[in-house]
Amino acid sequence: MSDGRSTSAYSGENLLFLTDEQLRQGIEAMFFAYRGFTADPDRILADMAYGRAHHRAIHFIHRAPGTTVNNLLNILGVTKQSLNRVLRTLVAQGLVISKVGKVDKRERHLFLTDEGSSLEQTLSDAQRARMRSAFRDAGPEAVAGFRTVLEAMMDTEMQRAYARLKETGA
Amino acid sequence: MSDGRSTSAYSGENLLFLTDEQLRQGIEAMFFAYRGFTADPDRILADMAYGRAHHRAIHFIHRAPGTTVNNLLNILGVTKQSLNRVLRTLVAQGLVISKVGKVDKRERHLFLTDEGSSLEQTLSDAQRARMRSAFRDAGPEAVAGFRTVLEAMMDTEMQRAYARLKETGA
DNA sequence: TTGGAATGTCAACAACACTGACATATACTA
DNA sequence: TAGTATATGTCAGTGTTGTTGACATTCCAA
Repeated sequence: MSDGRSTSAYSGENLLFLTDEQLRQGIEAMFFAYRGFTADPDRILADMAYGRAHHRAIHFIHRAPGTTVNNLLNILGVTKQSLNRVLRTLVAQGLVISKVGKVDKRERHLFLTDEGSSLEQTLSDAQRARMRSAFRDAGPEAVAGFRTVLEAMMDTEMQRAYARLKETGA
Repeated sequence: MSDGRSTSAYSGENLLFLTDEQLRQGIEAMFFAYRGFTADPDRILADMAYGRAHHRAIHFIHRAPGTTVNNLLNILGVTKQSLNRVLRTLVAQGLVISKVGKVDKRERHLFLTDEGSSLEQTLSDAQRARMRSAFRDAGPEAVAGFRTVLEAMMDTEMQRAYARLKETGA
C-alpha cells in the first residue's frame, strides 16, 4: 500500500475501530454531542420568539448575503413552505430584508439588517465558544480527524454544499 | 511543555485551527453531518407510524435493558410527558414491555420485545452502515480525533452518561 | 401568445418538544 | 402510623418546525 501500512495490519488488528461496538459508541457520541452543539444558541433563542430554524436561516444568510430563497432551501434541506414561515417572521421583525431580483424578478435575495447581524453575532459567539473550547481541548490533529469523519458522513449533495461554503469563507 | 511542543508553536502558527473561520467550518460540518447521520433511520421510520423520538427510545432501551423510565428520561433529555407519549405507543404496539420493579414497585423497567428488537436491528443496521463507511473512509486516527472532539463538545452530565454507556457496552 | 417551469406565498395538519396541574402507588422518615 | 418525598402516568394547552396541497406571479420557449 502506498501509505506504508501493510495490508495485514489493515485487515487485522487495526480494523477494531470498525467493530459494531465502536460504531455504536460513535453513534451515541454524535447524539450527545449534537445536544451540546445546539444547547447554547437554543438557550438564547428560548427567551425570544425564535427557534433553531431561525438560527439556521440567519446563519446561512449571514454566510451568503444575497442568497435566493431557493438556494437557502437546498442548503437547509427543508421545504420552501417551512422556510417561508421562518423567513416571514424574520422579515416582519426587521431582522432580514427580502429584495426582488433584478435579472429574475421571481427570485428574492435575502440580507440581514443590522439587527439581524447583531443577533447572528450573539448566536455565533455562543456556539463558537463551545466549539473553540472543544477544539482547544482536543488539539489540532483531533480536529482534523473530526472534520474528516463528519465530511464522510454527509450525503454527497451536502458534501458539495459544504465544499462551496468552505471556498467562499476562507 | 511536557509534550515537547514549544509554547511559541502553540500560541503561534498551530493556533490557526482555532480561528473563527475554522470554527465556523466545524459548526457547518456538524450541521450537515448530523443530517446524514439521521437520514437513513428517518427514511425507514417515515413509512411507519414512528419518528425519531421512537428511534431514540428504542435505541437506549436496547442498550440498557431494564432501564427505568427516569433513567431514560435523563439520557434522552426530554420531559416525562414527551417520553411518555412515545412509550405509550411503543407499549401499545407491542415493541416495548414495561415491568413493575421488584425491589421498588414504583419503578417501571423497560424491555424490548422480539418485535421491538427487530425494529431496533433494522434501524441500527442502517445507521451503522453509514457510520462504518465514514469511519473506513476516514481511517482510525481520524476516528479517534472525531470522538475526542465530540466528547469535548458534550455537556458534562452527558459526558458522564456517555462514559457509563461505554463501560456497559465493551 | 400560450403553456410549462421556476419561484414564492398562504392555509391546514402532524410530530414532538414544552409547561402546568393533578392522580396514584410506593417508599421513607419523624 | 402520619406525613412527606419519589416514581410514574395522564390530561390539557401551547409553540416550533416539519409536511402537503393549492395557488399566484414571473420567466422562457415552442
